[in-house]
Amino acid sequence: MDADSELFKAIGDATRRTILDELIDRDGQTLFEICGRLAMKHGLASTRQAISQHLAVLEQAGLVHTRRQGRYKFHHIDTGPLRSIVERWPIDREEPNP
Amino acid sequence: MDADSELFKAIGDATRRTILDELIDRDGQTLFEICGRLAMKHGLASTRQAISQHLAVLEQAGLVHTRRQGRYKFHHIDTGPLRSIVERWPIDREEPNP
DNA sequence: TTGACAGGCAAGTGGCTACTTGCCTATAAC
DNA sequence: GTTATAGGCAAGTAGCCACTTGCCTGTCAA
Repeated sequence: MDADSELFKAIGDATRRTILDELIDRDGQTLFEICGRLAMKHGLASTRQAISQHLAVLEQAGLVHTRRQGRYKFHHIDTGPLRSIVERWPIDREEPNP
Repeated sequence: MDADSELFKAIGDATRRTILDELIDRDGQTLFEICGRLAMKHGLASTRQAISQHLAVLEQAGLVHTRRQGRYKFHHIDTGPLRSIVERWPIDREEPNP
């Protein structure tokens, strides 16, 4: 599977997008932290395994990097891969007040 | 279905992404033109109906606008909706040669 | 009017994927 | 060592979605 497909598949799911939002808000969370915050702030009652699989997809796409430390695994967001989107289809600059 | 889901679903399919590429290359094509060019340049042997449905999804997401003229329907790309992606998850600027 | 051309509508099908369930490994506290 | 915590692996299931098939509508040229 090519990198493009991985990327677009990753951001194609609403739960994964919310996970990215969470990591933007607070980078370097563990799986359990993410589960808790998704449930609290977003009303998402997903199981731990579901979130874990989502994180694996995000990592596969390069949007999330992980760092192990003891029994904890911290997740860090990397928005770099998103650059390929705007490079592929350049965004028409709006001219607000010319 | 909210606008976000429409957008990400639209760009989540490889054929639809190729259609956007085609419209970047040559804007304002008809359905038959797009079918032909997808087959020629990209080796995609999709039926007309399949492409038509893809265009409907792209239009629903606001990525494509259509303009009728007689029995022709021209398709125009609009990359504006993509802006919401980089606004939602700001892209870390790489510092090439500081 | 008749035929060809451009496009639309709708039902059916197969494959992919998100989610669950159950069990397992590893680290740390007691 | 024992227990709790953080996370992983793998099989099964259900729902969604891309694609096909068949037929229909509207436009233009002869």
